[in-house]
Amino acid sequence: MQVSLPALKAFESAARLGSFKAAAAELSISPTAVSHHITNLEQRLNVSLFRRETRKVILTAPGRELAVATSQGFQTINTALEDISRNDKQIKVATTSSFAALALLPALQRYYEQYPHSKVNITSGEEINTDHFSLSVRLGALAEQADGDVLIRERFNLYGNARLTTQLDQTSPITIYTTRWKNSALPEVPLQAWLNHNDLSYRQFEVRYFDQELFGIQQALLENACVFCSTTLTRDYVKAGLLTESGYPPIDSALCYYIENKDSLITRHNVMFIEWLGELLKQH
Amino acid sequence: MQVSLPALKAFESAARLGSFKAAAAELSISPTAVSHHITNLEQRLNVSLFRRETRKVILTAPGRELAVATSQGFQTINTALEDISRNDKQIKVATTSSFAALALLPALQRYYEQYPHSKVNITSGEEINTDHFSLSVRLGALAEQADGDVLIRERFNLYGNARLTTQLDQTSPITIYTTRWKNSALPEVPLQAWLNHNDLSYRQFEVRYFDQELFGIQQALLENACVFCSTTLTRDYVKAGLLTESGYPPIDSALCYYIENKDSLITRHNVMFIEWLGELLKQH
DNA sequence: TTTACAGATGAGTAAAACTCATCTATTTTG
DNA sequence: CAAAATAGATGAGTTTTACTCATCTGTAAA
Repeated sequence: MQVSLPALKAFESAARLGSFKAAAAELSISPTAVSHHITNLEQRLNVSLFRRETRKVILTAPGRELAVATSQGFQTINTALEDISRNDKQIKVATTSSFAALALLPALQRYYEQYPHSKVNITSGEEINTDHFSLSVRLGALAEQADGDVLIRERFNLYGNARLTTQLDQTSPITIYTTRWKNSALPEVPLQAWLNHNDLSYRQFEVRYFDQELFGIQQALLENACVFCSTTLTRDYVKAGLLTESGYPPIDSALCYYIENKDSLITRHNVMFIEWLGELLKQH
Repeated sequence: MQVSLPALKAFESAARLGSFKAAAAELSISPTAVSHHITNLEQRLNVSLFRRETRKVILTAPGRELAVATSQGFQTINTALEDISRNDKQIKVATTSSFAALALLPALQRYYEQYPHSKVNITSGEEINTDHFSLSVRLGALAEQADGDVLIRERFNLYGNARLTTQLDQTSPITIYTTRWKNSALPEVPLQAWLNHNDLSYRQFEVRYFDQELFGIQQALLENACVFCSTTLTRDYVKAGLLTESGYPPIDSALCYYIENKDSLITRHNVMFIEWLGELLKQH
């Protein structure tokens, strides 16, 4: 069926509006072009699609049939195009509560300063994202991720307020908050390794667990207690003087933040955002 | 959303076939053209639609979304185009049993001689036709039809075999078959007027009724009786010597054959057929 | 290693889509 | 009732788009 699609579009518009002139206006072309298109269609299909009356055109029976189909067909396509376009205009990020609250949201102000016309929509929560257009920033096993997807390898250290962290060698037990993931497939927080590395012992501490890093960090702030957690998440608090990093060096973990579905989402805005995020996390 | 429709078509094909090369073959264009189209689409939409891997392309998430929509949309349009095309290739005529059996079907052989590549499909019956593409040849009130739709005004006369029609003035009653329409809105067969006009009286005849002219004509043939009916329907039988027209002149009726939905069905084949039908019926 | 293959890229060409000027047949208006 | 206005048709000429060809790249199979 060799009919030209622009001709079908012209027909669809003319059929819907009941006028070649109106269709021409809608399509930003001349009424002559519409007339040519429809004549062309009629010749190729070998049917008259409109009955011409003075100052108006009326669909014939085959015309009506085709009008219904083109109208529906182009509508379907157009809806998808608009959906893609709409989703492209705003950046959607799905991530964990901890990363959102402690890394992403506090930095977002700077992103808007750099790209004032962007709209970023951040969703946190563990539920798997079904939206085709969301970037998923997730915490996972470093070994399982493709190199290109990894944003940053996670390092851990002990944090507290100034007074507490200088008293680590005290005899009285100190409370340490840390994280035990709900998802057991995830590599553990390297508290044991960190203690071993620094010749420390569990016995000096009372270790308490949350299933999200955010909670431990907040609890430590509230109680002036310690928290063993990611350097990424504490950076802003350390800068603000609310937390102090222990005198011991941080330890590498088997964890990383990565972008789950990177290559399915290459829009210009997403690429920009991913780049910015990479830069943000590298600033150590 | 200013994307080119040929580009969308190329995308649809490539998405469905999973290959630019295959899409190119399907569309009878070069693979280069497909590549250009898709690059163009991706730039305008600002999303990557395919992930390129060696020797194959894989849809991204937005690509999949668009593919579903384009596939469905073009399918809808294409189905309608094919339907129109298919219906255009054959001429469909819906008419009464009488007209089909006595006028149309016997003459069809000559139509095929004139237009050997035509396919004519004739449906008879009283049920109203729902097919958008059928020509309806119907018997109706002359006064109610637009001039352009009328094929022929119906005239009536008495028919029988040679012996019977010469004996009309006999004293013994003669049987006359004629028609009383099921549809009471239709003007009556002008038997009374014909009798009056020729100074004849009902008393000379035994009048019997069928609801279709065809039945009366066939009964007259079988019984060597008379039938008062349309000149259009008897023409072939008269020519063949099976029926003889009475010595009295035919009478005009308020009936006509007309084409019900003429201007909704202007395909080239239909136009040809309508013209031929007009000529056929004019030959008196 | 060579060959083959799918697609990318850029420049030039062929083919549409489109516009303009002109014309027709109404319909509206002064 | 004539003049103007309107929607569309038509044909010639122009612009834009779609397309091809030649060339190139990266990868997989021979």
